[in-house]
Amino acid sequence: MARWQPGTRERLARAALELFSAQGFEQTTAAEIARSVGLTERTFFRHFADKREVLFDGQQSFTQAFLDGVEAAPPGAPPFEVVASALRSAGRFFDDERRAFARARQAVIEANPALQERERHKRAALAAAMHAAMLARGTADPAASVAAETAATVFSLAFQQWIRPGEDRTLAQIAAGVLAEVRRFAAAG
Amino acid sequence: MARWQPGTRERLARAALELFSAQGFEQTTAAEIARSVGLTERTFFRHFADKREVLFDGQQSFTQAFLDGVEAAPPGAPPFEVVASALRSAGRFFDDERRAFARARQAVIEANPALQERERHKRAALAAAMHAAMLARGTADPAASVAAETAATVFSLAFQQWIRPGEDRTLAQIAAGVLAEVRRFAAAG
DNA sequence: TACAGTGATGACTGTTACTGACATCAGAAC
DNA sequence: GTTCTGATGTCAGTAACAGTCATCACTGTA
Repeated sequence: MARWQPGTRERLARAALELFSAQGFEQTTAAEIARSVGLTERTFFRHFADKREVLFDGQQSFTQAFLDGVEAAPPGAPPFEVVASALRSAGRFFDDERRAFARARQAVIEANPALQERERHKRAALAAAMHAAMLARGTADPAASVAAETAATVFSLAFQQWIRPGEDRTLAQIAAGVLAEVRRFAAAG
Repeated sequence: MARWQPGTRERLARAALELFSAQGFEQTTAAEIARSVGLTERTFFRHFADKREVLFDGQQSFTQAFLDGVEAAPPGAPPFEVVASALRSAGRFFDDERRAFARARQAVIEANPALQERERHKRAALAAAMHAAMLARGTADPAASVAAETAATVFSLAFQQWIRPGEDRTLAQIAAGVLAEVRRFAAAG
């Protein structure tokens, strides 16, 4: 028999979400999460840089969805279209199976300011990745920044709506609507 | 003679910036900051919710500058114009006297991810305040969110540029340029 | 002028997030 | 079969915070 059970990170992350949901983020210690899956606190911190990070695993695969969407846009497409393509790709990543999980996770995050802070940081990391991708594709810098930040903003607003109770449109549909709203905003006045 | 010196918060904040600049954020303990102005660690944490917060004091007066700008916009003005007005008002708040201080502060923040996280959180708080102001002024919700987030984004990008070495345009000038870029972004494609 | 509040602070104690160093030991590689 | 590797356990330590109670210059009131 194997010395250690596989999938340590995943087991820790799952246990953490359960405990946070049941008794709150601050009321749950890292040692408690680790014990609940038969590990020690030290091992927890070997897998996650800090206690908050356990809720934000798998960030890079989701960022990758945006970058794939950027790459899928035809060369020479205007930044607005590139952002739209990135958002469609992200919309495909967050399919309907993820929605229930996302809701549970978001409930925990919304109950704790420190977790909201970490979420903004992840949003900023997404914007930075998009920025680099826009630059790499030849878009110059004031425009590249605006495009990247707009992508992150539209995603953020659309995601909030996507997990709202009763909402059943896809993330891609909602994001397209928000992006259209950006266009209206800039056109008027 | 008074029992305590006045301006405790300000003395702590000033000492903190100096120590962080000289030896780094993580290398400076809260107890050290407090001792350097003749106080105890416990008193430090009575004035600031956490160690990072000492660098983000006076946030609400700066948010107020945005809200003043919103109020200054004529009733019925389109959201884009309201945002432009808010950015002009913020530009007046960050006058040239503040630039050197802002640069020193930003150097500390950019050297530490935890401080960057807090800064994003402040940006989000600004967006939330702008959002509430837009709603109060009668702008409905998808548009209000987009306007608020755009204001925060444009300010953020403009501020970064404003403190760049060698930059000597005013913040208002830079922000106006970034806002024009947003319009170009949304118009093309 | 006496005297009871008030409020900022100090002193003390405790919890927990995190870190460094070293030991352990099943399985893979040779 | 020996050596190596890598994930883990153990132990000790630092520093960020929080709760609680005492202190004491100042303020208002009688």
